Amino acid sequence: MVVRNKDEAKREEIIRATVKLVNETGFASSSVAKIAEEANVSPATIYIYFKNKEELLVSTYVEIKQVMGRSLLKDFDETRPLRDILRTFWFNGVEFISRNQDVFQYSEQFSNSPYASLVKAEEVDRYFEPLLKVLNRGKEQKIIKEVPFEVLSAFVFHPMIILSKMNAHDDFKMDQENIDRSFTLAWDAIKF
Amino acid sequence: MVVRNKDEAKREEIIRATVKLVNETGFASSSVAKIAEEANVSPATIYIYFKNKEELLVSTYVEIKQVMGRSLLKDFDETRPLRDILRTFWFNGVEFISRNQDVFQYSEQFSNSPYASLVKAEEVDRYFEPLLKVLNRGKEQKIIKEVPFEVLSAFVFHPMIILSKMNAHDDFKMDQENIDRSFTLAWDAIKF
Amino acid sequence: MVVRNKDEAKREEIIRATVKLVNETGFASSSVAKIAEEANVSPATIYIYFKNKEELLVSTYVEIKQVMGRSLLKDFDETRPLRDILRTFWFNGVEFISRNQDVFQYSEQFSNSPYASLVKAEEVDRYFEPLLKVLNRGKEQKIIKEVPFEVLSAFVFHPMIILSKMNAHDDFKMDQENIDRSFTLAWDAIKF
Amino acid sequence: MVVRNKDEAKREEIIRATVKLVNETGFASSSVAKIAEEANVSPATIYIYFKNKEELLVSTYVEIKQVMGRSLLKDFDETRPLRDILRTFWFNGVEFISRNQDVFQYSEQFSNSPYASLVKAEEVDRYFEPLLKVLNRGKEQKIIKEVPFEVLSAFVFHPMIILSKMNAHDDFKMDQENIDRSFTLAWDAIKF
DNA sequence: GATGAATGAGTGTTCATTCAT
DNA sequence: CATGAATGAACACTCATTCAT
Repeated sequence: MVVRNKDEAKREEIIRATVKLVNETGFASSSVAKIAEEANVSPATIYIYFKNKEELLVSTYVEIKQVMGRSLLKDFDETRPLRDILRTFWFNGVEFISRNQDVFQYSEQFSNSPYASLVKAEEVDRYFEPLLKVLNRGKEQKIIKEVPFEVLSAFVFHPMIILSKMNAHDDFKMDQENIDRSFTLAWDAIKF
Repeated sequence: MVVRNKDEAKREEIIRATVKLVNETGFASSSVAKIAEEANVSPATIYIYFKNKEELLVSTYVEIKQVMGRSLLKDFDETRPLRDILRTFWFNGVEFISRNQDVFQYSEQFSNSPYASLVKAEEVDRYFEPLLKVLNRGKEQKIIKEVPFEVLSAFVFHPMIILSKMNAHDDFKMDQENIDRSFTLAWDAIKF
Repeated sequence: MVVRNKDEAKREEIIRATVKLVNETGFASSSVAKIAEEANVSPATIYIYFKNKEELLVSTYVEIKQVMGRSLLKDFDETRPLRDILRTFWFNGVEFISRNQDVFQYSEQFSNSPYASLVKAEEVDRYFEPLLKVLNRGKEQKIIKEVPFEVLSAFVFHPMIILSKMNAHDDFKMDQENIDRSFTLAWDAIKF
Repeated sequence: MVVRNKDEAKREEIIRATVKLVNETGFASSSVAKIAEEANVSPATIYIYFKNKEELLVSTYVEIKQVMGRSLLKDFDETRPLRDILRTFWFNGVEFISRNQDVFQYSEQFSNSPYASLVKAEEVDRYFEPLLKVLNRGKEQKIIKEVPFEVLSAFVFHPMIILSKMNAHDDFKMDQENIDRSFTLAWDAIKF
């Protein structure tokens, strides 16, 4: 195992503590002092790794999005049929969210908070660029409908996210069958 | 003895101030003192109309959802074809959100905050019950796919919401054409 | 039964509420609003009967001391032997305190608070004047020791009070035997 | 402000300020903010040294009782005659109270407040254990009356306290003669 | 690099009191 | 006479952040 240097380990520990605390007690009540305690460091130490609380929260969000991007594009293979690519993406998404509920919930809270405006959309979207490319190709090849990317995204990204969220909250069971069923709807929505 | 002691107008003013402040400066930084100032009352006055901050925020949310429910079901007519009913709903939604961005943004922030768990889902969902009924009828008549309500909702409610949100943030323009285009995707997703 | 006029009844109700609340929740947390609620009147009403909170608390104290004075001097008969007079007083005291713990506790809290200095000692002491007279006569007749009144009081009033207080707190059982025993000590202390 | 380690002196200063303020303006009006000002620290600093106001008040009380216990048992010598031991105790008590009126008044206010119930009796009583032992021996040796400890205490502790209190309030002068006289009454009360 | 003590400014909430009705 | 709405000031307490060590 690669031993990361001491500093990086501590930084990660602070981020882990941030996610845990926000996930458990919410955004508003996650003070720097409590995050520090959860991370077993002094509050002052946090200010060595992050300029201020805002930067801590933003960095945490960006790192989550990075990890999430990598996970959702696992097994990405642009040579396969578009439907298969999207289906893999859909399954990856459901799996990631159900396996990383804390991290995911943090990102949802964050992106609905005023902090969200501090992160430029591109900084986060670029992780999904490969997907964007194949979608565009699909449009050109008349495999999927000729509509703006945002519309496609509203039927391929967000329904998966909302269903996974329900799954995490036990409001709905995303078993194999329901994942498949729901992907069928997504594909029917966008296919030419 | 019909003397209205407490002033309904003042209560509404406090709620208006709450929405405005949350909309402008975010959830976390909307303190009771600031809300009071925006509403031109003393902080103590707020506690005459609401037991505590939590109740203020929850009441505000519930009232918004009420209004929203009424607006989205405007011109609801269960005798019309299902596609028309849903299309009207889709247009109503986009219009409501673009006309009531502040109120809508409040509800989004609220439902992603830990306060959300204080509101029972049914208390909010019941405003949409008529829609639920026609969806069930559509399933029985094989007009739309036989999938759980949650899945339908993920393709009929949420894409509209997310697209309207983008519209509100000027990330995407929901003009007449795009509303129509996107509804087509929604209908293609769920139709049998 | 004599019907007191409405006003006086309300005044008594406010005082009753004050005693109850202070007895149950302490001095500091007994706000005017809570007293008003307990008395089933509006906070504003209290200010009709009492100039301010201070006057309410002081009046309550003085009235308690009045009642207490009357109770402790019940069956007072200056023609009986001094020892019998004091013994009756002692028994009356124990009985009053055990029967009126709330009222008594109020008076103890009050007299150890800074409010106490608002009540002139004489205003309270005068209820015990008959006792003072017989004590003085006892000194002249060489039945009890020739020491200042305050010293006598420290051995005849206060031990009874402190033992009754322990009784009320269940720290000590003031049964018939212990009342008698302890009075014997008091008498031995002061007798010539 | 150059000392950075947790400062015992600062803790003591906060306690001193607490006693002074309570002594001067009473229990109820001694807010954390005022105590902080008197101690020349920020209100927030108090919460570094004490978990909350309650703990500050209780700690202050317990420390006072410690000091008081030590002072009252000064020159305690169990080999001397019981009467002498108690007489020394009596004199020590009067002296301590007259020299430490502020501290003593604090303890009286505290023990008549609802905070009192937060301190277990034993935690405070144990400082007086040696005295308790010699009193028990006195009972066995038929030097003093065979009555419960509480009764003895009501005639040996409390009259001294009440007389000292009067002395502090200038209601009564506890000069050498009066101390001696009053002790005689105490001894007459308990002696066999 | 890491710390814990320190703090001014803020938090949500309650206070005693007033006043129009 | 009696009220409930209204409030500025205060409450206990926590905050994000700094700083000497």
